[in-house]
Order: sequence, then C-alpha cells, then structure tokens
Amino acid sequence: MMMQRYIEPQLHAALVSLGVTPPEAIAFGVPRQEGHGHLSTNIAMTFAKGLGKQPRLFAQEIVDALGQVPLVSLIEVAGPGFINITFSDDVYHAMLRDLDALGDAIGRSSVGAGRTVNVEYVSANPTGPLHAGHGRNCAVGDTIANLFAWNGYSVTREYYFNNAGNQMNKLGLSIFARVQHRLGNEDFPFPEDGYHGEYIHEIAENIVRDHRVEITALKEDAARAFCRKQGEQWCFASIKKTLEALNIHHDEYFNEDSLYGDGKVTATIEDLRAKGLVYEKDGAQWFALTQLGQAQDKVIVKSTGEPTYRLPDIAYHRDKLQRGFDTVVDIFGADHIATIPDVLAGVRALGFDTERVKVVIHQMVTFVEGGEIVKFSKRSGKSFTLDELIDEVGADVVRFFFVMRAVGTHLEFDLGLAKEEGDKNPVFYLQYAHARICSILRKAEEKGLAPESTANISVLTHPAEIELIGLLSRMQTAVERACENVEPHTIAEFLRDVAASYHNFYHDCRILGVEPEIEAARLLLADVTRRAMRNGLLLLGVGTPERM
RNA sequence: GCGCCCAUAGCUCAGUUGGAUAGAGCAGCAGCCUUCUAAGCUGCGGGCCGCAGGUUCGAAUCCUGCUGGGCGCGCCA
Repeated sequence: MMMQRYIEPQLHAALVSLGVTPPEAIAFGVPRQEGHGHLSTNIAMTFAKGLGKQPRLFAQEIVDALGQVPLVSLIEVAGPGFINITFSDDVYHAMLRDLDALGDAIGRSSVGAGRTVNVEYVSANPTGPLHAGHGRNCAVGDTIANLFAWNGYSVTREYYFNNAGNQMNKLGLSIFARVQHRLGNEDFPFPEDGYHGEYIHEIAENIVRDHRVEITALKEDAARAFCRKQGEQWCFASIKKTLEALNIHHDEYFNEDSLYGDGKVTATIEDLRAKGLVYEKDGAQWFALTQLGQAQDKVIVKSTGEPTYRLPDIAYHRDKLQRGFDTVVDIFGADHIATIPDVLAGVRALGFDTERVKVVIHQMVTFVEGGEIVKFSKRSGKSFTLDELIDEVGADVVRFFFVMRAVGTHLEFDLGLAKEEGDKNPVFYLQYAHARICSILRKAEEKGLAPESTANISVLTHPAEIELIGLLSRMQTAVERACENVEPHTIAEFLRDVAASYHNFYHDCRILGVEPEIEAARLLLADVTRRAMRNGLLLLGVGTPERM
C-alpha cells in the first residue's frame, strides 16, 4: 500500500552491501517541497557520523549501491544528504488498484486485531443536562473509540457515573424544595448550594403533576429520596437524548455504587493497607502517596467513614484492568488533571501495569461569538446546554468542531463560524467534496456508466491525479497513527487535504464526456475518493450527505 | 508557592515524532462559471515560531531557565 514498500527492501540490501546494519524500520518522509521527489530518507545522515564519512558522500555511495530500482524513475542526493526518490506513475497506479480492491474498507487497519480496549468518556453524573462544554469530551471520546474500532480493536464504550454522592443528595433536595413550593409550602428553604437550573423546576412540575398523591403521603426522608430518584431518571434521560442526537451510544453504564455492593471498594483499601500504604490520622484514613513518589499524602476515607473519590476511582480502574482489557482509555477534561497521578499510583501499587492505561486530557473550551465570550444561553440566561448548541449549529458541526483541534490545546469554538452554512465552515468543505463526487456518480449513472475496477487506470498521469492517489494511499497510516497517538484531530486534517486534493483534481481534470478510457479511469478514482471521504467522515461521526 | 497544559501570520490553528525555502482556513486585495455542484479553483500581501541559553551535521519540534495565559492543588467529584 505505502510507497516505501517499493524501495525499502532494495535500500536495506544496499546498506548491508556497504557493511552497515540497517535499523529495523528505515525512516521515510514525504517531502513538502516540489522537486524533492515522492519519498525521502535521511538514512545517510544518521549513519555518516558513526562511519566518519561526509553525509552527502555516503548518501551517494548508497545511491550507487542501489543502482536501478524497478518502478523508481529517479534517485538523487540533495541538501545536506537526503536521498530523494521519485517513483514512476506505475507505483501510483498499483496503489490505486490496491485501494480499490479494499472496497468499503479504505482507511481501516487490523493492527489492533485480537486486542480489546475500553474507552470511558462523557461520564457526567446525572445531576443535570450536559452543558455545551461537555461536547468536547463526547466528541473526542467517541472519535477515539471509533479510531480503535477502525484499527481492528474490539471496543467497549463505557460511561462511569455516581448516583450516590453528595451532589445527588443536593439534586434531590433542590427538587424537593421546588416540589414544596409548588404544593403551596412557599417558605420551604431552598438548599444553600442547591441546583438552580430551569430543569429543576421542570422535574418538580412533573412530580407534582404525576405523583402528587404519593409525594404528599410520604415522610420527608422518603419524599426526598423519591425526588432524587426522579431527578436522576430525568437527568439520565436528558443526557442520553443529547448523546443520541450526536449519534453516541455506550455499551456499558458503570455505576460507581456497584463497586461498594460487590465489595471492591473494601477489597481495594484492604489491599492498599496490606502494602502499608494506608494509615490513620485525625480520625481519617490516609493514602501514603509520598511513598509512591507523589508530593503529598491524601485522605482516602473521611472521618465520617465515607471514602473520598480516590478510593472508588482506584477500585474502578483496577476493575477495568481485571476485566481483561488490553488497553484502558480515560477521557478527562483539564479540571480533573490533579486526580490522575493519584489514581494511577494506587493502581500501580496494586500490581497493575499502568502502561495499559492511556489518559487523554482535553483542555477547556471557550465559546465565542462576534468576538465576545459566550458563557450563558441567550435564550434562558442560564448555563449553555449541549442541546442548545446542537440546535444552533447542528450535530455535524458540533462533532467536527470539537475534534478538529489537538486535544491538548485550548479550543475556541466560534459560534458565528459554526452557524455559517457556507464556504467558511470547515465541515461543509469536507461534506461538499463528498456530495460533489456523489453528484458525478449520479450523472454517470444516467449515462449508463459506473466505476469499474477493470478500468485502465494507467492513463491517470496528470499531477492532480497522481497527488490525489498518493494522499489516499496514506489514509491507513493516518488512521493508525491517529489511534496510536490518540490524536483525533489529525483525521480532520487529513480529510481536509484529501478534499482539497479532490477539488483540485475536479477543477483540472474533467471526468465525464472525455475520452472513454480516461473517463472510466477518472470515474474509478472519484469513487475511491468518495469511499475514503465517506469513511473518514463516518470515523469523525459526521454525516455523509450525497447532495448539498 | 506547587503540579499539569499552552504560546507559530491581523484572527483561529496545522506542522508527518529532529529535516531541506515554517503551512492552511478566515479576514484583505486581484482573477476564473455557454459543459460534471462557484459551498469550488488560482494568484498577491502578511512571520524574531513568546524571550535567553544549551544539545548536533540540522531545532518551531528535545533539555534548562525566564515571561505571559489556562486548569487544578478539599476529609468535593
């Protein structure tokens, strides 16, 4: 598939003939600069010093040892000692054949075949609707899960939640107070740090409407618990509906509470204690993190007997590793950054290889419109929900905007640009390329033409055609690397390049109505491009419109 | 004060794991539709890659120290 396979064995042999032991994989790069060939290697420069030779001269020795290589039209030494390789068009034609033979599997890889991965994302507690900022975790997490799937891994998408803690009690109390207000008890105090959202009113209203008799008959404790349960159900329904709109579905909803039920929390602290990592101070149990190289010890069980979040988090990660996943991926926002080293140190102390755990931390999101920072919904003045964001700009734009930038950088979400339904919006650029191809294929069909694998593609020699094929041939590598480095934005970048290259090809090379042999070859190239674009968009969770 | 992340064109960001003359989009200017979708294409202008050292054939990229911004630093999660 990749170009380098047409030169690597020969290069390897040439190095051996010069008495050099080649590295396991010879490094190749695709030169940016026109005139530097299709592929380039710095192998001569990396060896020259150790051999006491001048890089350029050694490079020339390698080139001489290579001699003539089939399908290679030019090999030359350039710059400080690069070896630039220019292939004949035949290599591109062979690559296009290979791509076409993949059918709808273009961009897929099997590097992860037989391996399992658990990707945990979203994981918002059911205390309210998802807010707009949650969108990044949703889109990044789901795209990363897709990346693993496209690389052949068996993927479990997991949502971890806690419906038992203080926050849930606060939710219950807030709803209970609103219910009391509606039942005429207007002086009932609203909890100090309760939830003020509009949805609390909505939940209370539902309870009064549907459960008036029950709620008035219950004692206060039971009524509060009832409100909490109703709140949890409402919030979860809301969250799932929002995720559904983004086409996100989890396989597993893991309740933190279940870790207590089956004794895993207790077992975890006992195991840590057995290793001498737990001690008592001021009535609380402390986790001796300093013994594990961390800055300070932390409380792991409060003096009230309740664990802090660290303990169940360690138990949870141990559980995931014990479930046998080869890789465990956590998607967190930057606000959770401080907790990760503690949890990993705990898991490691329990004898697990934390190399298996990949933590992806995405930075925060700022919403901007017209140069102003947007923090609250214009409609309600309350917090800006993910639902509202989807309503305003559409699910495709939401998913794309949240993954188009590197996860490690702060993201500026330009609402003005996102709402733009025209040429300025980057997601439309990609979708337009796809729709444009589909349009051509429809037109071809009207003429009784269809893309055929048997087309004589050797007539594809235009630079725009060659460039497009070269780009498409790198898709699988792009998908593999995006997964390995957990960098979903590189897929967005890659697709932009493919779309641009296709638009160029479209502009320079007429497809329909030219000489039949060329028409057939270009039709096939267009269709291979369509399949690649379609797969890329699916990978990002973005729609693949056939008309725009 | 400590930890993690970030700093690249007027703005938003890429930068192929250390490579050759640092690239896109937007904004600005100038062009291209009697034929396949102009939501497209082409050209022009725009840079001390935050600052200062270091590592080496070679640094936007790696190391150290500064400066400026973000997120954390609880017996909250």
